[in-house]
Amino acid sequence: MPKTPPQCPMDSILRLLMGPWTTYIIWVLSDQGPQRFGALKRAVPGISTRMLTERLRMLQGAGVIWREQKQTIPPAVTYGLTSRGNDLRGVLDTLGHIAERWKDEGVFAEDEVGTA
Amino acid sequence: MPKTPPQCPMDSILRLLMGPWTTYIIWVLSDQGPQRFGALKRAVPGISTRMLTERLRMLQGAGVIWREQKQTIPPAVTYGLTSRGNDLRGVLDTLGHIAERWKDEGVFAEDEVGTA
DNA sequence: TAAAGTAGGAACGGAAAAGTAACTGCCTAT
DNA sequence: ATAGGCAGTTACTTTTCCGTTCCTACTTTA
Repeated sequence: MPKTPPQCPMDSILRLLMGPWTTYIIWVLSDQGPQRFGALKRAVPGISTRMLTERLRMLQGAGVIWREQKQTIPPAVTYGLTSRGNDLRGVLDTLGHIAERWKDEGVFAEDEVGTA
Repeated sequence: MPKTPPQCPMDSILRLLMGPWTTYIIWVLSDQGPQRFGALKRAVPGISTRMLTERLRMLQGAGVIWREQKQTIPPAVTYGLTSRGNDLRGVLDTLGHIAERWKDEGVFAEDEVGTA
Protein backbone atom coordinates (compact mmCIF):
# COMPACT_ATOMS: atom_id res chain seq x y z
CA MET A 1 0.00 0.00 0.00
CA PRO A 2 2.26 2.74 -1.16
CA LYS A 3 1.05 6.08 0.00
CA THR A 4 3.37 7.51 -2.58
CA PRO A 5 2.43 6.33 -6.01
CA PRO A 6 5.64 5.71 -7.87
CA GLN A 7 4.65 8.06 -10.65
CA CYS A 8 5.19 11.05 -8.47
CA PRO A 9 8.80 11.20 -7.32
CA MET A 10 8.44 14.67 -5.95
CA ASP A 11 6.27 13.28 -3.23
CA SER A 12 9.29 11.40 -1.96
CA ILE A 13 11.27 14.56 -1.84
CA LEU A 14 8.48 16.41 -0.13
CA ARG A 15 8.33 13.72 2.46
CA LEU A 16 11.93 14.44 3.09
CA LEU A 17 11.42 18.14 3.50
CA MET A 18 8.10 17.99 5.16
CA GLY A 19 8.80 17.59 8.80
CA PRO A 20 8.10 20.60 10.93
CA TRP A 21 11.74 21.46 11.25
CA THR A 22 13.43 20.21 8.16
CA THR A 23 13.19 23.25 5.98
CA TYR A 24 14.10 25.44 8.87
CA ILE A 25 17.29 23.49 9.43
CA ILE A 26 18.18 23.73 5.78
CA TRP A 27 17.45 27.40 5.84
CA VAL A 28 19.72 27.96 8.83
CA LEU A 29 22.52 25.98 7.26
CA SER A 30 22.20 27.85 4.02
CA ASP A 31 21.86 31.20 5.67
CA GLN A 32 24.43 30.89 8.40
CA GLY A 33 26.74 28.29 6.92
CA PRO A 34 27.86 25.05 8.53
CA GLN A 35 26.98 24.73 12.16
CA ARG A 36 27.73 22.48 15.05
CA PHE A 37 24.99 20.50 16.69
CA GLY A 38 24.59 22.77 19.66
CA ALA A 39 24.66 25.91 17.59
CA LEU A 40 22.08 24.46 15.28
CA LYS A 41 19.89 23.59 18.19
CA ARG A 42 20.14 27.11 19.45
CA ALA A 43 19.42 28.48 16.00
CA VAL A 44 16.25 26.48 15.67
CA PRO A 45 14.33 27.63 18.71
CA GLY A 46 12.10 25.06 20.28
CA ILE A 47 13.43 21.97 18.62
CA SER A 48 14.28 18.99 20.78
CA THR A 49 17.54 17.14 20.50
CA ARG A 50 15.62 14.11 19.44
CA MET A 51 14.00 15.83 16.52
CA LEU A 52 17.15 17.62 15.54
CA THR A 53 19.10 14.40 15.56
CA GLU A 54 16.48 12.59 13.59
CA ARG A 55 16.16 15.28 10.95
CA LEU A 56 19.89 15.57 10.60
CA ARG A 57 20.21 11.84 10.13
CA MET A 58 17.50 11.88 7.56
CA LEU A 59 18.98 14.75 5.64
CA GLN A 60 22.37 13.19 5.86
CA GLY A 61 21.00 9.89 4.64
CA ALA A 62 19.59 11.68 1.64
CA GLY A 63 22.88 13.37 1.02
CA VAL A 64 21.47 16.81 1.58
CA ILE A 65 23.86 17.64 4.36
CA TRP A 66 27.27 16.41 5.36
CA ARG A 67 28.42 15.55 8.81
CA GLU A 68 31.93 16.03 10.05
CA GLN A 69 32.87 14.55 13.35
CA LYS A 70 36.06 15.47 15.11
CA GLN A 71 37.08 12.85 17.63
CA THR A 72 38.28 15.41 20.08
CA ILE A 73 37.46 14.87 23.68
CA PRO A 74 34.30 16.85 23.74
CA PRO A 75 33.30 15.59 20.32
CA ALA A 76 32.72 18.32 17.80
CA VAL A 77 30.26 17.57 15.05
CA THR A 78 29.58 20.00 12.26
CA TYR A 79 26.83 19.91 9.69
CA GLY A 80 26.59 21.70 6.39
CA LEU A 81 24.77 21.63 3.10
CA THR A 82 26.05 19.45 0.32
CA SER A 83 25.67 20.39 -3.32
CA ARG A 84 22.48 18.42 -3.24
CA GLY A 85 21.35 20.60 -0.41
CA ASN A 86 22.07 23.60 -2.53
CA ASP A 87 19.84 22.16 -5.22
CA LEU A 88 17.08 22.43 -2.73
CA ARG A 89 18.05 25.89 -1.71
CA GLY A 90 16.93 27.35 -4.98
CA VAL A 91 13.59 25.64 -4.86
CA LEU A 92 13.00 26.54 -1.28
CA ASP A 93 13.95 30.08 -2.11
CA THR A 94 11.38 30.27 -4.86
CA LEU A 95 8.85 28.65 -2.63
CA GLY A 96 9.69 31.19 0.01
CA HIS A 97 8.98 34.01 -2.38
CA ILE A 98 5.66 32.51 -3.28
CA ALA A 99 4.88 31.98 0.35
CA GLU A 100 5.61 35.60 1.14
CA ARG A 101 3.46 36.80 -1.69
CA TRP A 102 0.63 34.57 -0.55
CA LYS A 103 1.07 35.72 2.98
CA ASP A 104 0.69 39.31 1.83
CA GLU A 105 -2.45 38.21 0.10
CA GLY A 106 -3.72 36.72 3.30
CA VAL A 107 -3.70 33.10 2.30
CA PHE A 108 -2.42 31.99 5.64
CA ALA A 109 -4.81 34.08 7.67
CA GLU A 110 -6.79 31.87 9.99
CA ASP A 111 -10.13 32.84 8.56
CA GLU A 112 -9.07 31.63 5.16
CA VAL A 113 -7.25 28.41 5.75
CA GLY A 114 -8.25 27.61 9.30
CA THR A 115 -11.96 27.90 8.78
CA ALA A 116 -13.61 27.01 5.50
CA MET B 1 4.19 26.93 20.74
CA PRO B 2 4.47 27.58 17.07
CA LYS B 3 6.22 24.77 15.31
CA THR B 4 6.64 27.18 12.48
CA PRO B 5 8.76 30.09 13.51
CA PRO B 6 7.33 33.15 11.83
CA GLN B 7 10.62 33.88 10.12
CA CYS B 8 10.16 30.98 7.78
CA PRO B 9 7.04 31.49 5.68
CA MET B 10 7.87 28.65 3.38
CA ASP B 11 7.18 26.27 6.16
CA SER B 12 3.55 27.35 6.00
CA ILE B 13 3.42 26.57 2.36
CA LEU B 14 5.11 23.25 2.84
CA ARG B 15 2.55 22.40 5.45
CA LEU B 16 -0.01 22.98 2.81
CA LEU B 17 1.65 20.73 0.30
CA MET B 18 2.89 18.17 2.70
CA GLY B 19 0.07 15.75 3.11
CA PRO B 20 0.54 12.36 1.51
CA TRP B 21 -1.75 13.16 -1.37
CA THR B 22 -1.64 16.87 -1.85
CA THR B 23 1.06 17.16 -4.43
CA TYR B 24 -0.33 14.24 -6.30
CA ILE B 25 -3.68 15.94 -6.58
CA ILE B 26 -2.07 19.10 -7.83
CA TRP B 27 -0.06 17.12 -10.30
CA VAL B 28 -3.13 15.41 -11.66
CA LEU B 29 -4.99 18.66 -11.99
CA SER B 30 -2.09 20.28 -13.75
CA ASP B 31 -1.40 17.31 -15.95
CA GLN B 32 -4.91 16.32 -16.87
CA GLY B 33 -6.74 19.56 -16.42
CA PRO B 34 -9.82 20.19 -14.32
CA GLN B 35 -11.46 17.07 -13.04
CA ARG B 36 -14.59 16.06 -11.29
CA PHE B 37 -14.50 14.54 -7.88
CA GLY B 38 -14.99 10.99 -8.99
CA ALA B 39 -12.47 11.26 -11.80
CA LEU B 40 -9.98 12.74 -9.42
CA LYS B 41 -10.51 9.93 -7.02
CA ARG B 42 -9.91 7.44 -9.76
CA ALA B 43 -6.84 9.33 -10.87
CA VAL B 44 -5.31 9.20 -7.42
CA PRO B 45 -5.28 5.50 -6.76
CA GLY B 46 -5.74 4.48 -3.18
CA ILE B 47 -6.99 7.73 -1.77
CA SER B 48 -10.14 7.65 0.31
CA THR B 49 -13.00 10.01 -0.29
CA ARG B 50 -12.41 11.42 3.13
CA MET B 51 -8.82 12.36 2.40
CA LEU B 52 -9.63 13.63 -1.03
CA THR B 53 -12.36 15.84 0.31
CA GLU B 54 -10.17 17.18 3.06
CA ARG B 55 -7.27 17.94 0.77
CA LEU B 56 -9.51 19.60 -1.76
CA ARG B 57 -11.05 21.76 0.92
CA MET B 58 -7.64 22.72 2.14
CA LEU B 59 -6.33 23.57 -1.27
CA GLN B 60 -9.48 25.45 -2.04
CA GLY B 61 -9.19 27.36 1.21
CA ALA B 62 -5.71 28.38 0.23
CA GLY B 63 -6.92 29.45 -3.17
CA VAL B 64 -4.83 26.90 -4.97
CA ILE B 65 -7.76 25.24 -6.65
CA TRP B 66 -11.23 26.34 -7.58
CA ARG B 67 -14.39 24.42 -7.12
CA GLU B 68 -17.34 24.63 -9.42
CA GLN B 69 -20.56 23.03 -8.38
CA LYS B 70 -23.39 22.51 -10.76
CA GLN B 71 -26.66 22.07 -8.96
CA THR B 72 -27.83 19.46 -11.36
CA ILE B 73 -29.57 16.49 -9.98
CA PRO B 74 -26.62 14.28 -9.69
CA PRO B 75 -24.49 17.15 -8.53
CA ALA B 76 -21.45 17.74 -10.69
CA VAL B 77 -18.44 19.25 -8.95
CA THR B 78 -15.33 20.14 -10.86
CA TYR B 79 -11.97 21.15 -9.48
CA GLY B 80 -9.13 22.90 -11.22
CA LEU B 81 -5.96 24.83 -10.52
CA THR B 82 -6.16 28.55 -9.97
CA SER B 83 -3.38 30.89 -11.01
CA ARG B 84 -2.03 30.43 -7.55
CA GLY B 85 -2.00 26.73 -8.20
CA ASN B 86 -0.01 27.36 -11.30
CA ASP B 87 2.52 29.26 -9.23
CA LEU B 88 3.10 26.02 -7.44
CA ARG B 89 3.26 24.07 -10.62
CA GLY B 90 6.57 25.56 -11.58
CA VAL B 91 8.12 24.87 -8.25
CA LEU B 92 6.77 21.37 -8.08
CA ASP B 93 8.05 20.80 -11.55
CA THR B 94 11.54 21.85 -10.59
CA LEU B 95 11.30 19.79 -7.49
CA GLY B 96 10.16 16.89 -9.60
CA HIS B 97 13.23 17.18 -11.79
CA ILE B 98 15.47 17.23 -8.77
CA ALA B 99 13.63 14.29 -7.34
CA GLU B 100 14.10 12.33 -10.52
CA ARG B 101 17.76 13.13 -10.65
CA TRP B 102 18.16 12.06 -7.05
CA LYS B 103 16.23 8.94 -7.70
CA ASP B 104 18.60 8.08 -10.50
CA GLU B 105 21.39 8.65 -8.05
CA GLY B 106 19.77 6.27 -5.64
CA VAL B 107 18.90 8.72 -2.91
CA PHE B 108 15.59 7.08 -2.25
CA ALA B 109 16.95 3.56 -2.23
CA GLU B 110 16.21 1.94 1.09
CA ASP B 111 19.83 1.29 1.90
CA GLU B 112 20.56 4.96 1.69
CA VAL B 113 17.68 6.64 3.36
CA GLY B 114 16.28 3.78 5.36
CA THR B 115 19.50 2.67 6.92
CA ALA B 116 22.26 5.17 7.55
C1' DT C 1 32.76 17.88 44.65
C1' DA C 2 29.20 19.42 41.84
C1' DA C 3 27.43 21.65 37.73
C1' DA C 4 27.44 22.30 32.98
C1' DG C 5 28.63 21.54 28.10
C1' DT C 6 29.45 18.29 24.12
C1' DA C 7 26.55 15.05 20.93
C1' DG C 8 23.48 12.40 21.10
C1' DG C 9 20.53 7.40 22.48
C1' DA C 10 16.46 4.97 24.69
C1' DA C 11 12.04 4.83 26.49
C1' DC C 12 7.51 6.53 27.39
C1' DG C 13 3.14 8.94 26.43
C1' DG C 14 -0.18 11.96 24.30
C1' DA C 15 -2.10 14.08 20.32
C1' DA C 16 -2.89 14.57 15.74
C1' DA C 17 -3.18 12.65 11.30
C1' DA C 18 -4.68 9.10 8.38
C1' DG C 19 -7.30 4.98 7.08
C1' DT C 20 -11.86 2.30 7.21
C1' DA C 21 -16.46 1.79 7.04
C1' DA C 22 -21.06 3.01 6.98
C1' DC C 23 -24.49 6.34 5.78
C1' DT C 24 -26.90 10.31 3.15
C1' DG C 25 -30.34 11.63 -0.84
C1' DC C 26 -31.36 11.63 -5.31
C1' DC C 27 -31.41 9.61 -9.84
C1' DT C 28 -30.61 6.22 -13.68
C1' DA C 29 -30.21 1.90 -15.56
C1' DT C 30 -31.37 -3.11 -15.35
C1' DA D 1 -37.29 -3.51 -7.25
C1' DT D 2 -32.47 -3.23 -6.73
C1' DA D 3 -27.99 -1.96 -7.76
C1' DG D 4 -24.87 1.59 -8.55
C1' DG D 5 -23.02 6.25 -9.35
C1' DC D 6 -22.70 11.16 -7.84
C1' DA D 7 -20.34 13.92 -3.99
C1' DG D 8 -19.60 13.81 -0.10
C1' DT D 9 -20.28 13.38 5.68
C1' DT D 10 -19.83 11.18 10.07
C1' DA D 11 -18.07 8.11 13.35
C1' DC D 12 -14.58 4.81 14.73
C1' DT D 13 -10.07 2.91 14.83
C1' DT D 14 -5.32 2.77 14.02
C1' DT D 15 -0.97 4.47 13.25
C1' DT D 16 2.42 7.56 13.29
C1' DC D 17 4.62 11.36 14.84
C1' DC D 18 6.44 14.42 18.08
C1' DG D 19 7.76 16.13 22.63
C1' DT D 20 9.51 15.15 27.22
C1' DT D 21 12.42 13.07 30.13
C1' DC D 22 16.29 10.54 31.59
C1' DC D 23 20.66 8.49 30.41
C1' DT D 24 25.58 8.08 28.49
C1' DA D 25 30.95 9.28 28.98
C1' DC D 26 34.19 12.64 29.31
C1' DT D 27 36.09 17.24 30.53
C1' DT D 28 36.32 21.80 32.17
C1' DT D 29 35.07 25.17 35.44
C1' DA D 30 33.42 27.01 39.82
